[in-house]
Amino acid sequence: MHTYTFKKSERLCSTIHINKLFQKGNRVVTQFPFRVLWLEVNEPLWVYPAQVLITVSKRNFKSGVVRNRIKRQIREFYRLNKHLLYQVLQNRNQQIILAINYIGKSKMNHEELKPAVDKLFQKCIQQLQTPDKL
RNA sequence: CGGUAAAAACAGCUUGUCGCUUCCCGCUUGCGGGAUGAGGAAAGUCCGGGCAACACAGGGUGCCGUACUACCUAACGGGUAGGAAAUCCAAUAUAAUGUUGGGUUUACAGCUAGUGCCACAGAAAACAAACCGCCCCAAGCAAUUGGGGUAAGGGUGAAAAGGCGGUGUAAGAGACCACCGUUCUGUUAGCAAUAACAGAAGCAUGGUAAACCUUACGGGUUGCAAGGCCAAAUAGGUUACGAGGUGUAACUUCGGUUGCACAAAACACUACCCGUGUUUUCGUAAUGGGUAGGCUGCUAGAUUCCGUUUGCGAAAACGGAGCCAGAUAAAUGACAGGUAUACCCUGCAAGGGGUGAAACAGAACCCGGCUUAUCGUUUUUACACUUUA
RNA sequence: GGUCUCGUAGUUCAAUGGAUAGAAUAGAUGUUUCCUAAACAUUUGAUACAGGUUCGAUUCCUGUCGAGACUA
Repeated sequence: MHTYTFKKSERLCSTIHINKLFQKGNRVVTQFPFRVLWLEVNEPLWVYPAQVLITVSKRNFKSGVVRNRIKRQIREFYRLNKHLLYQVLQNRNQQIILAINYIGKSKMNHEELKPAVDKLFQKCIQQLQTPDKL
């Protein structure tokens, strides 16, 4: 049975890690309307093997209410699907930090987003299993 | 019945599954159980206050803000009531201005304290002046020319020196008169703004203070990223105590000692001047800044709801009941179903079927206002119109 | 979160409250050239939005909207 919790230790809050992610992170997975940037880190003491950051651009959505709603939707999808990612990471003994960026230009329903999310996680897991060529 | 305007209230409810924030309880210490969780504007940050730190001898000048009156309030540039003005509608009267009733709006102190500005046009844009005119006198056959009076009419302009009618006159003119307007004085009413009445002044008192300014009143500065605490390492820092700078003269054991005179700079009150206070350099002792992180400030309050009383009202007093967010890369959600309203289709109607929250929008120290955004629903008041009796 | 500043042609800047809102550059058209560039001539194009004060507003006042700066 998978756990569907989403605690604070699963969220990316450290300023140092965020700066590192956006300066050095070069592993990108794109599946419309999402774009995922991730970076491998060496933090073996973490309880969970990943920390996540969700962003929605202010340029595309001026209203703060709409931005918050999209972020909550994404967080819900991540919460329900993260066990797929955790299995792979725990098998390989890796820790990563990742940023999920919403690059769509308009609001979307739950049903419209669902196939995109499924594909996104498949792509992510594929890229995780292929070794870093750089 | 519908329409317009203003004001007020609401702006979903509910079931299940999985999550998030804070608090409480339990233990197997990261899980289980329970409670709790966003608005009328949380927004803009436009005003005002609480709270906090620093500063709190004083005087003058300056700066900023406000501006009919009374009241409400912790306070306000907010609100309530009243007055005045402007404008619209209706009725009514007139030569014209008006009067009465109702609606809406008003940054409504003072250009009669002083200074400035009023383009173009126009004779003249403010201690007056005269282009076309009007009238008188003189010259001339006449056209016209010269001198004087005048400001009614024309013309210019956004604005032309009270309005209209009469008397008067060579023509005219508040030169004089009636009515209206304006200003001043007095009486009465009113807490007051002001109003009514009476009298006086012929009125050179054009407009502009959202031009400088004057008058009256108010304003210490900075904002919770304020401020306080914790903690490993190390120096410029901070605090306390002690000595003290420059010039000159005398004495001298040439190390200094004594007398006299004088500061300068920086900082604070403070934007400037006066004034006041502190510091400057050295030694000793104590303490330990900032950065990154955590804790605190942090939510019980000019509090919410109900009732009674007082007041035209804003509001106040009293009594009862209640506790109601506290995040920090920032919780308050997602999915599935039901449903009042609303919307769409159909129907003469009753009804039937479908969609099924969809407006503006998300607390960040806390309150009182203002402003702006807003799908709709309900209530009240006012106005005009239509229909029926 | 808090404190401030600024909005004028496509762009960079002007304009004391006075009317056709100016200059450079960019764009368009023409002349010149075998063609282009340069040069010359002509022309298009703007006061962020909404109210108010004033005879008259880019300018003064108020409110919105947008952009930017500072602050740990």
